Amino acid sequence: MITMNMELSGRGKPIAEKAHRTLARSAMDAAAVEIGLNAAIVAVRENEPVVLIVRAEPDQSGATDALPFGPFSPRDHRTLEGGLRSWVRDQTGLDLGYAEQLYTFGDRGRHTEQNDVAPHIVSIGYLALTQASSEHGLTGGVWRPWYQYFPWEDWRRGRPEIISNEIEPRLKAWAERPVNGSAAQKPIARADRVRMCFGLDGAAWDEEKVLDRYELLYEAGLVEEAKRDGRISAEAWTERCKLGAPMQFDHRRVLATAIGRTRAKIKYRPVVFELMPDEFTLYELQKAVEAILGPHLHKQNFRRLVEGAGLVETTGEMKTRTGGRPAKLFRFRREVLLERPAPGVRVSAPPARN
Amino acid sequence: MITMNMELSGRGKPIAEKAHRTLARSAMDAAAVEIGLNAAIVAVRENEPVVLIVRAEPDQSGATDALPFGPFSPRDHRTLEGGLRSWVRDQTGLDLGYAEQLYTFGDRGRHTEQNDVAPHIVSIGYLALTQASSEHGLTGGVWRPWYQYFPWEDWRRGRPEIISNEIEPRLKAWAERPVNGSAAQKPIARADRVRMCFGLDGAAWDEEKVLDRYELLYEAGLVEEAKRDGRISAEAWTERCKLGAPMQFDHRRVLATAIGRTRAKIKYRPVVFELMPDEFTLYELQKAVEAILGPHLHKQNFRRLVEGAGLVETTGEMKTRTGGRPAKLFRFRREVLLERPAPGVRVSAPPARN
DNA sequence: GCTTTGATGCTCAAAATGAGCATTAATAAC
DNA sequence: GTTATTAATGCTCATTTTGAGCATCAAAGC
Repeated sequence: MITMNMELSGRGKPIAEKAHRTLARSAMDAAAVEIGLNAAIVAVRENEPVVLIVRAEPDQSGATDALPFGPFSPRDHRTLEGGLRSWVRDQTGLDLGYAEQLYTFGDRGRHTEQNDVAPHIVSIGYLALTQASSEHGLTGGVWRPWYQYFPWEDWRRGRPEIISNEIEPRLKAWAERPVNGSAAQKPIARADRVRMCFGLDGAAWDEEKVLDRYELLYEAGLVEEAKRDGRISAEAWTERCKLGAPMQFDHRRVLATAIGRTRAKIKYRPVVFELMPDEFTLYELQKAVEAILGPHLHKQNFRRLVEGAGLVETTGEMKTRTGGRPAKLFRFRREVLLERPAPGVRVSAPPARN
Repeated sequence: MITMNMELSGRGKPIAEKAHRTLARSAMDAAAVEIGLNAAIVAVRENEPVVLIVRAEPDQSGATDALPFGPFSPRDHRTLEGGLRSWVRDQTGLDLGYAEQLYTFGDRGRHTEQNDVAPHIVSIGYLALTQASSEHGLTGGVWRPWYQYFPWEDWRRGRPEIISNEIEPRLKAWAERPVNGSAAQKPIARADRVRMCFGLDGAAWDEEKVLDRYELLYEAGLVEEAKRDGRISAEAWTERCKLGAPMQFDHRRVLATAIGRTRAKIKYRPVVFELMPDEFTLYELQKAVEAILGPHLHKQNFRRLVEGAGLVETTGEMKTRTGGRPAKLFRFRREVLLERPAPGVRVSAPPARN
């Protein structure tokens, strides 16, 4: 039997039918590809964005943290998301509510295994948002602050020092270093990428570029996964600092994607409410948004925006132990989904603290 | 050897390590999964958004149109996108420029094959944007207007009649029909979904919901792929109209995703320019945007927006055969990418024609 | 030369934003 | 109990950013 690869690698201008038949052929020929599903399950606990982590045996680099994950088996599950939910339930006892697909990663060599015998793993990342209170049946996994893996993303107390102290000098050094291969082959110069990603030299910080930043650090050999994957030699590594906690496989990459997507989506869809308890004060809502996005918002304007958009309605109750005047309690107005096409918590630019 | 499925389907609270080992095990156990890559390659020709189609043998329903596609073979390609580019080159002779991943579809039964012998195919959809002029080496495939597959998405000449004439009555009938199974099990009532998706009864039309609309029609059994996949009986089908041209496999779903993503992205990233020739007039640019988004924009405001955002610069040349006064020629200002984080062609609400 | 068809320049009112000021109502400190 | 402190809320105001038009300008066609 001709293997798929041999048949298709010929340059002889194969036409669609050929791919057609190949795709439809029996499973015996299947290339060594497995599909891994992983979920970044996000919640907010005490104003801290957290992600559900399962512990596994240390990999070669010693990392033990992983996202809930498992292979996709089409025999057991009709859909990818169904398989994911089942895996998550098994590993953590959690029943997922809101979930969306993030991205499918397939790069060779970014899944720890690099030999030819191991199957190639294509990993499909998902983002799930849940209330932290739903710890009812949490049987496996622990909540970890997501900024533990991405300290440079935590702007809640101003610009993280790790950027100026560690990241900026190392990345600039990397950008200066001559690229092996052609001189100016890169579509965008390294220095420009560094500048735009991390908002250096006057460029603006874009809180959504979480993945771009992680990938840049990986490429520059500044995160442990790069060493593990053999992107950088061991001796070159030892002199480096530790930039955030590493994770197994490509899970930190999935988490980076999840954070970026959450930050983007929170602005144009009412997804914050997936993270909030049923009743909350407007300031609690604001704090949750800030925990995710970073910068501090103008309290009065945030209130005007949220109430004005019809995203919430008061419950009639008050919360009294606020530290000051009692606050009205609100709940999410689900009807809003049937009114506007896409309401979200659009936020203004980061002003000074309020 | 225990098969992956058996090992994992037990409810005995498996922990992460188990999945771990399973994922890392040799390829022999691999579930019958193949990865199909497909690309919606989009261009704009004479103010008409077009997509590159390859013809294949008719499937059971007689559909011959497909997107360029092929299996992903990790042995030949280090990355998914690399595999895709290679496939596209083979099938069409085209070298892809801008490309982004759209979504990974894995539903059983939406890929024509439904028997148990056939491998399960997980298809990863990509969106590519290109200039139509790059037909240099087009060796396979033809450009087809994308609205041919989605006539209800074409609002350039006002609200498409097909919505009132065909879609609205049929979907409303479907929404009325009792759902087999529990009465009100759906998270959102069918009637509400219909209303929000197609902007009926006063709801606003959201041009980005292309996939939602297609999926709704599929679910309601109103597109041919639903019949082919056995979602609806043949006799129930014969009385129906033809809503857009069908495609093979799940390619129309991929294309729907592509259109939705293009429409969304054009608003916050300067991706229109991937579709434009190097030099163009502002009105040509506007026409391209309108061809994609549908509604007509206010010409003066569009100009103010695009120029004000620094997205373009004049070339100094003029285009004279415009039908009226000669128009300045512009080109995309690439530097803008190094200035703002995310400039796009934000457009206003659909006003009356200009 | 006159008309038609767009391309451009500018103006204006309405709506959305960004920042503050002022008041109110609990809790904490005397 | 009084008073200071801490938030929650209600409103105001100056800017910007939109949404819509009016007016002019410059080729091509009669």
